[in-house]
Amino acid sequence: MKYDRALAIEKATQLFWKLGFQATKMRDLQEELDMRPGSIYAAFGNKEALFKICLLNYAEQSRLALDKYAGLNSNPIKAIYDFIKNMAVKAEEGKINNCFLVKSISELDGNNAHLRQYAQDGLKDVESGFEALFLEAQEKGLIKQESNPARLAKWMQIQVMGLRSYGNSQDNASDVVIMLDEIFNSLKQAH
Amino acid sequence: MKYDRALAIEKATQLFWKLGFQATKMRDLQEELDMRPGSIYAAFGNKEALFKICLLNYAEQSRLALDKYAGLNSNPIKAIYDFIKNMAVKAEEGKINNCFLVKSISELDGNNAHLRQYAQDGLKDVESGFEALFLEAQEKGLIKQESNPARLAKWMQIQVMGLRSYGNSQDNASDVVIMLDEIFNSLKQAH
DNA sequence: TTACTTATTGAACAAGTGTTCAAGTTATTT
DNA sequence: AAATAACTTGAACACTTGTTCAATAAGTAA
Repeated sequence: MKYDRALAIEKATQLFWKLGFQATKMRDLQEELDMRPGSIYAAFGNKEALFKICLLNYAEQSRLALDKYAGLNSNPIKAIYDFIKNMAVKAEEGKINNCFLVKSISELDGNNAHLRQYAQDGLKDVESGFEALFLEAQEKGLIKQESNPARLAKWMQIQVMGLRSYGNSQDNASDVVIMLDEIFNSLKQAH
Repeated sequence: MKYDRALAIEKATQLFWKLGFQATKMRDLQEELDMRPGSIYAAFGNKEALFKICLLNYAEQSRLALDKYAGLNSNPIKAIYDFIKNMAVKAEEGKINNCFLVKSISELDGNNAHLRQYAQDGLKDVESGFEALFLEAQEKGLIKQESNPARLAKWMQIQVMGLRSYGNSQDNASDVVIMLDEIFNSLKQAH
């Protein structure tokens, strides 16, 4: 029976995400996807190509999710908050994990500039989404005119990366979730 | 001639830091340290033991640096700022890199809980240093009485991790350095 | 110098790695 | 049913990896 491509990508992503690109062995993938080496190579090319597919798919899903929350909320700041709360700073089995893109960039930093670029582009894409929403918020009078949407978007990325990185480093998820709210409070106060 | 242990650890750390634990091969280390496999194994045990030594050494150096800046500044907030500016959010060859401990935790997340713990402990140690300095700042009336030094220390770690992670993800070092100052400004304003 | 300890060398090894491909199986078309 | 195409299988291969160890060299003490 032919394999389920979407499911295979999903499972491969989970494994790459958890173990990293280099620590994930083809034999791990064979077991997880329940596919033999020949099938995997016929379907995806090779390990690096499969990883790239996972990276692009993850980035696309993230961007789609942001747009979803934007559509669900008339308040753009609330849209960003919901997106982050549900997609980014969220405990999985009591632990907050890093963004797959950020983790990949970190790992591939000194090794594979090629793969790294895809992850970088994905992050920039989400940042652009933030910027558009902050601009919309400004037009709606929700943040000050003197604030800079592009800069706020960068700041927001920094906050999310910080929270997730910290949550990943320590095992205290609840503190991090609280601090996310504090950060959003400071956003409303200062801008 | 006997090898220079401190220098070897320094060089190994740089390589591990740049490439990560798994991507750094023993043969890379042999070349970088200019030592043959037998010598490295006689001196450090094995790859994992050497990595652990690098991790602990890096953590110790970080903590010593924080104490150094604490001794140099009568203002504890300034001490933290100088430490971060000089040790953490600093462009190396135009690029801001991740903390060695944070990068290692991220990489070893799903693989090696044993090594991971050493990196985690090192981070907690720096956080404790921040907390002590924030407490001192509070006693000196530099931050509000209602502020919580322990929480501020966590927040500070989040900010540093966010800035470095973002600086590492994008290649724009100058923006990040500016945002560090903005973050310290917001600290003075709100607390 | 001689004897002894300590450190270095580099070829070799066993296990693990990503990947291939001829043979077999399942699906689709004629 | 027969022929063709599409997909799957798993043993095998070439290469890389961390690590070992007998032989050698360098340093130290008598």
